[in-house]
Amino acid sequence: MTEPSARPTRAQQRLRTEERILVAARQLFAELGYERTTIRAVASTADVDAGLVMHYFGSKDLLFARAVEVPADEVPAGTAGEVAEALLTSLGRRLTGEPVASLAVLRSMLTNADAADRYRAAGEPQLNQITEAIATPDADLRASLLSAIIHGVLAERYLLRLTHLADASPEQIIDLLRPCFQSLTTPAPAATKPQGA
Amino acid sequence: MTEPSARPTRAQQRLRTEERILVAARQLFAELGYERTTIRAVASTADVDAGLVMHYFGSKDLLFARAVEVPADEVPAGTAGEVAEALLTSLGRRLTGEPVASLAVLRSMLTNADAADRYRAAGEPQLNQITEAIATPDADLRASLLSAIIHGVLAERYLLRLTHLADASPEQIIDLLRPCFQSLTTPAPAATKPQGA
DNA sequence: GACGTCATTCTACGGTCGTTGACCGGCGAA
DNA sequence: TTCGCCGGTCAACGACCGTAGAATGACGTC
Repeated sequence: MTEPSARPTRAQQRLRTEERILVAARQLFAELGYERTTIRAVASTADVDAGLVMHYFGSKDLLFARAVEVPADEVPAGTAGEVAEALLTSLGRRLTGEPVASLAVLRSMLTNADAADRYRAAGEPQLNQITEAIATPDADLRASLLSAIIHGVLAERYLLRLTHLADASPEQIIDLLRPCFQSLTTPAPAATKPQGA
Repeated sequence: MTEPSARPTRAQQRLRTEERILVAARQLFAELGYERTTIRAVASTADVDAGLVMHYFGSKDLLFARAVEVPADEVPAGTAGEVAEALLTSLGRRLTGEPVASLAVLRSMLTNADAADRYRAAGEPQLNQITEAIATPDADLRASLLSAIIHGVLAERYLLRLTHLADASPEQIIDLLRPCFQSLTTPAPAATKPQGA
């Protein structure tokens, strides 16, 4: 019957400290990217010694790996139109409050191979599901374009903070993007004359 | 009448060396980003001493500034539809062979404040022109979304090299993107019921 | 032919980083 | 009470970085 608010056990204390370090790491990786984030700065933010970070996580790479673990957003399968709407809903959620761990990956993926791999790995299952929903030869490309659009918007809103994108409401953005997503998930439509290949 | 192929004068030699350094710097900045590119590596790639790079360019920041100077792509004004097509043409050109200097900025903008500013500055005049062409209250946001899409695609194609995007032909990509650009540049259309606000 | 200029190299300094290993002190089991 | 485990700190090492400044040697000018 250990009281929850009493002095924590040693194991609890360790977990608590680990979590503090992870929170600090996530924040700094998201703000500065992998390279410019130093273990010393993470330790200082978490109010511990740098050696302790090493002791618990082994290396900067492993710390990054632990810090950016995040459950992938499920995109349920369905018709093309349903997939488009599901993607928009998912995007709306991410535009409301993108998890800082994802931002850390997004910020670091252009300069850190590990972050790039994570980015790929995180997007792959969703890409496959989108690809299945759009049953055309160029489905892969369409899915990749959707991914590029989503991440381009997130990067400019949260990382670059381009004012028009950072200030806009999620609804406004997804409303403007809806026709894009619909055209990209709709196999055969026609804007102008398509060419066979 | 100095023969072009004869031994170069001292001034010519200097310019030639500077250019070699700039080429090496552009390549490394584009490949590794600002942080991971070292002056020593640039010097080594250009077959000179690191001190010479400092002597000519003053600092790593100034070297970066000189290396990524690139003339902005003009986007002529016109009707919304014309702007959309002009943007697609511009994108097609960049999908055929994006200049390495732009890639250096793109790669570094998430981790380097200077690169981020350059990115903003390079996009601003085009954003303004697009905004003018789309005369709606949300024109800023539409222009920003177009920018986000373009750069998202370029980043995934050239920097992350996501296979489907890296292998696709420019024509294929811009054909798929055309409806997107048209819907974003067309003020009032309707995909689903819009809501007043 | 002498001399100053300048492209270029060499050496080194100060700082920071990731990482290591010794060390300390309190908690919990025996 | 004793003692070992373990959360946590401290000091230091080796590598690498940006940068500075002296040294060198060839070129162009007088």
